[in-house]
Amino acid sequence: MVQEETRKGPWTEHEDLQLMHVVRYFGERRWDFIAKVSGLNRTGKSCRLRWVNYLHPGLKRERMTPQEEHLVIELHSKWGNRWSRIARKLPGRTDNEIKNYWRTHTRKKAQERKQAMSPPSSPSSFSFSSPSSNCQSPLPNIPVANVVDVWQKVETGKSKMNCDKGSCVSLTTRGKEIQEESGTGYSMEQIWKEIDSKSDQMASDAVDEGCKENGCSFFCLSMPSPVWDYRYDFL
DNA sequence: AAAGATCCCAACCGCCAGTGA
DNA sequence: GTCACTGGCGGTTGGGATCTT
Repeated sequence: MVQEETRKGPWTEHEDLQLMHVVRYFGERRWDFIAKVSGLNRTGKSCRLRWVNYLHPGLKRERMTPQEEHLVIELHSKWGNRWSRIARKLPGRTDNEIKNYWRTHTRKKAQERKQAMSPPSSPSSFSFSSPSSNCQSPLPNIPVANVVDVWQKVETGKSKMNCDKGSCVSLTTRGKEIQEESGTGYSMEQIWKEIDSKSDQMASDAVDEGCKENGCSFFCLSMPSPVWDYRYDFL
């Protein structure tokens, strides 16, 4: 099979819509699979990054508040460059965003320190610009044949989906981290219990919503509930 | 108004850990 | 045990936007 060269660089609006549509059906997992199904000719990594840093509906678009800035500084002094860890404490902010913020922040600080050697300078101030684009409702414009083809491979075990409990790894490791971070003793048993109840509910919601909107039984019947979504809920 | 400097952010890269075969 | 694959993370960079001179 002749493979087109993988696309790189800035995402187009069309690509965004396509990715949003696919992620909506398949959940935020198996990025390699999502990349194939979507027909975007991007890597799974690239898709994940785009989703996590830009398309995720929970993202905040406005500039950082002074409270958030303060929290970043505080957590960084505690944890260092553990950006993803810091980001989890700031709902709606991504590790990339915080990383970028910190770079600017430290650079400014360094400059100020430099200036402080000579004439006195004013306290640090920050400026931000926020991207103007926003999430829009996805269009079902992915070639069905594409999806069916990949999905058949999945079903026949060539590329098995890992949606069962045992393989929701990030969820379990996240649980451990929560324990570490908060010291609340949130046991894995508790976490799984909540996941179970939550995922049951989400499964029925997803089926209802998906079928209503698209009149499609293929996705609705084939897909397990996106339990990993819950990960964001208990952050 | 234009040119240069600086800022900011999206996206890529390389590495590593977890998982399944 | 080990090997290949996948996803997550932190570091880095290219380039557009904004500011300054």
